Amino acid sequence: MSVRTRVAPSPTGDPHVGTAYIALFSLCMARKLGGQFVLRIEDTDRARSSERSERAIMDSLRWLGIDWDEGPDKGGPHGPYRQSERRELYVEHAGRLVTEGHAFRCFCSAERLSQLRAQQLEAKGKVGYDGHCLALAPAEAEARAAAGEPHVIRMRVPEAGQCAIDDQLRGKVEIAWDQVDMQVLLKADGMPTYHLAVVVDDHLMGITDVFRGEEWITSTPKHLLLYQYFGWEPPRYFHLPLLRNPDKSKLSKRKNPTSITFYERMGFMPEALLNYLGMMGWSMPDGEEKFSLDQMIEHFEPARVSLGGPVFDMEKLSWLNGRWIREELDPEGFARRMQTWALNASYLMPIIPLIQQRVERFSDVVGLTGHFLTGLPSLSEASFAHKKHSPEDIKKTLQFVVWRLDAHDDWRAEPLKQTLTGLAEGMGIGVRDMLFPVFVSISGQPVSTPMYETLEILGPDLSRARLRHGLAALGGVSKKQAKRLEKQYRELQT
RNA sequence: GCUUCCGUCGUCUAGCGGCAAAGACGCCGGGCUUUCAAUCCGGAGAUGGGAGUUCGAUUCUCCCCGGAAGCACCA
Repeated sequence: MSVRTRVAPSPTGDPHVGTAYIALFSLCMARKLGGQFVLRIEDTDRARSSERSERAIMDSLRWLGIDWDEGPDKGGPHGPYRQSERRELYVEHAGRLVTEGHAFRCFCSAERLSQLRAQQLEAKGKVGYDGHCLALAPAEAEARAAAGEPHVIRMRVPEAGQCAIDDQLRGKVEIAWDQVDMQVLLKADGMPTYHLAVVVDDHLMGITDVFRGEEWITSTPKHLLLYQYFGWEPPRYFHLPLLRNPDKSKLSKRKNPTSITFYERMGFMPEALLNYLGMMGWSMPDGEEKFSLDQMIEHFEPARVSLGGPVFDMEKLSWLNGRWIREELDPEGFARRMQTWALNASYLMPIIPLIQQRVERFSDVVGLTGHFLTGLPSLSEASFAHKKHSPEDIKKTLQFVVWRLDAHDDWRAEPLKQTLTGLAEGMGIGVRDMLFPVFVSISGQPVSTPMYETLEILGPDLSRARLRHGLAALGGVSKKQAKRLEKQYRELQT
């Protein structure tokens, strides 16, 4: 049977570099062995999934040059490729497990469950479902379900013994069954959880090789067990190391730009970003660091994957990008790339209304719009000098803005305005004063284009990166300071 | 807390029982250049610790330590 791989992002935010990372390795595996690569959208979390995000993910992957053989946009023989459209499949399969005795209906309330969890945490024991509804007679459970009582379906799990996972990169990994929870498979809203959906879809879509982050390794027993219950052959698993922040924690937007669109906006070439992701945990046999997707495919071997979690280093990415720009672009190509990057109508149009009123000559434009075309403005402590406020106050304000915006998802002007004016109100200061360090951090100057619209155009990651950069220019916030400020911040929340 | 994974210069990697542990980013010094880059030359910098297997361990085994991840009706 030919090799089939897939990437299965969930459309719950900005397109993540981790998604591209997994996609890259999956794609290389499939292409190397002449198989297919599938894109599947895991949108079973109705509250968090959005169409906008799904589009952004597909656009970003394509921008990077990652193309799929089957997917929601191009169809294929195993569709639909969007989990929300496969609902009946999951219901049907979950039902089958119930009738065969591999799963059971659970009527426990959310309150009981969270209480249980709290108790278990306090007792410092194992945390997990206690099997309360296991005692229910099947007939009674069916009757209650038929009567419309809300419930979930959970899988049964062996009480003793070990589950052996044959990880293709790590070898045999053993996990005791008593460490595995009686996972919910079908939620009360009738949607599957990841664990059910991933198994059903991977099997039905003929996926033979699964690349995913190592965060999944401890839940693999659940998946293997489901394959066994269904009588299916499981795929080969390759658990890749996690991309890391400089402090070694899992790459996160709080600490690092994670959105592919950020790197696009910063002016990285897609080839260079993809190249860089390829050298995270993988290397060419000859040690060459600059390589194209085709070259990576040609030489790809899972055995060359290294397992230490690689720290995402933007400086090295920048160096690599420089090489791509210098070595692969002739002057015409360079000009074209500049155009597709930002010097085009679709990027410029939303900016025009923000500057037209403020311009007397076209030559004024550069000074007014520089911050739409730059990465991080050059800042010093002096940039934040203010006639009324002390540097300490400025720093505090900026930190509060950063925290508030970290928790803010809808990056359109109006919601941003609401959030920030709300913050100013809570802090008891004027919006103008609150925005001062924001203007400086974002544009490098105390005055520039209207802030909320500017933030929207810049996007969340670049905005956050600049605000953090501003904070750093102010001398940074020490642990001690952060603790004190955090307390004040929490007090104004209420 | 429990479980699992991981552990080579600050960072990304090479090594796959046997050459003074190699390359790259970054850093430092120098050459070239009107300047800045690019480029060239040079330098500092690592096998987490301890046992064991072996003639010989970065490499194999065990223990410790450290880091990370998972423990949801999120994926």
